[in-house]
Amino acid sequence: MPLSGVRQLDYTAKGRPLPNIIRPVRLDEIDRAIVAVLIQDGRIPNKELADRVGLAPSSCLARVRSLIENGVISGFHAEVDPRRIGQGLRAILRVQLKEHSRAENARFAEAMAKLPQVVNLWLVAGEDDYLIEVVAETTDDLSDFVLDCVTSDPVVADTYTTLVFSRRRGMGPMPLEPTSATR
Amino acid sequence: MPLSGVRQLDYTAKGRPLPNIIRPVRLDEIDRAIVAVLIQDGRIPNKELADRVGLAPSSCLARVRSLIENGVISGFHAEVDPRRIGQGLRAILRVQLKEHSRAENARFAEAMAKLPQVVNLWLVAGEDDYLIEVVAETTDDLSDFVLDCVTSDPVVADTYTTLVFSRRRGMGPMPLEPTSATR
DNA sequence: AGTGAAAGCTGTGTATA
DNA sequence: TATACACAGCTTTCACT
Repeated sequence: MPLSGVRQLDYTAKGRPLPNIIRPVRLDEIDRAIVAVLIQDGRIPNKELADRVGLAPSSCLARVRSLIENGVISGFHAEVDPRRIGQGLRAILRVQLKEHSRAENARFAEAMAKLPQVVNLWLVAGEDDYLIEVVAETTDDLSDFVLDCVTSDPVVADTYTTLVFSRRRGMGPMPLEPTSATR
Repeated sequence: MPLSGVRQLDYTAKGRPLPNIIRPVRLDEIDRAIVAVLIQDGRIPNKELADRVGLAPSSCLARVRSLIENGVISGFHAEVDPRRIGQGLRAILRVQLKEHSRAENARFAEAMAKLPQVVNLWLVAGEDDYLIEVVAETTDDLSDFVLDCVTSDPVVADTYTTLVFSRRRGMGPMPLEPTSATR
């Protein structure tokens, strides 16, 4: 039995049956408030979090743990400002592969995700196969990265580099209020 | 005087003078180890972090605080799995604006960053102006988001939506070893 | 800058409603 | 499930090196 308002669901808020791998959990108003706070400040002390959402510390802690166990919160991470560590350039690479087998995709994605310059990696629909967000110190370093780490991979057909002027975090993915259908 | 190995620098690791806004700080080996751990687990207890990097808890705490004060670590955030909150679709929008004044850019970026579906937002060079990473529950919701929240903005000239099949975090931005020139 | 010990506080588990 | 209470353990401070 769950320790909090988090509940496993078999159907989406819109009534569709779900693929059996990922099942959404039902979040009540307090769970959503907890998540919203932790997205912004992942290191807030449990006591203060409890005050903000109007719960006793022990109840709040039980909910946070439940959210983690249910996979709603998949982790906590420090955000590093790349400019402060001398990596003032950011870019998004579009990458097209020559071969689209599952094995080659997995190998390529794994190799990219291990590189210290790679911030995010998306496998996408459309004419490109991957989008890769990277940081670098200089344009020379960026060029070296693309040539040595990406283009040099035999599975890569083509790459296109887009320079990023600035980046912001959004609010999402923020849990939205469930639709009336589920209530 | 600094409490740790973190030092303000006036020049990059390659000897170039820096713009006066963002100055990299010098990180020693222990600082880099701390950052690497906190990128992966932002909620690790200070005692365990100290053990991992081979420092006493008090020294470790002083370094973490120094890294935060120097802006190397800009924040700690919970990562939410959108699939677990019923938002199983992810997409990247390319947005072109009609007008490129600083004021219109600021207004548009601010409005987008406040939306609960928006995960990341990049102002980029090239033919597109913005890339926006968003989550949604259904293709209808995604369509509604694009039409109601993006295209409806008078400054938006055109949008193009790319569906994301999967996404991974990379290791970066991980502080790299300084080049020999700075040692 | 780092260490170690002391003090205060937070996180955590149990009992209760 | 929420709360209250109690204990263990962590965070934090400070004097010293």
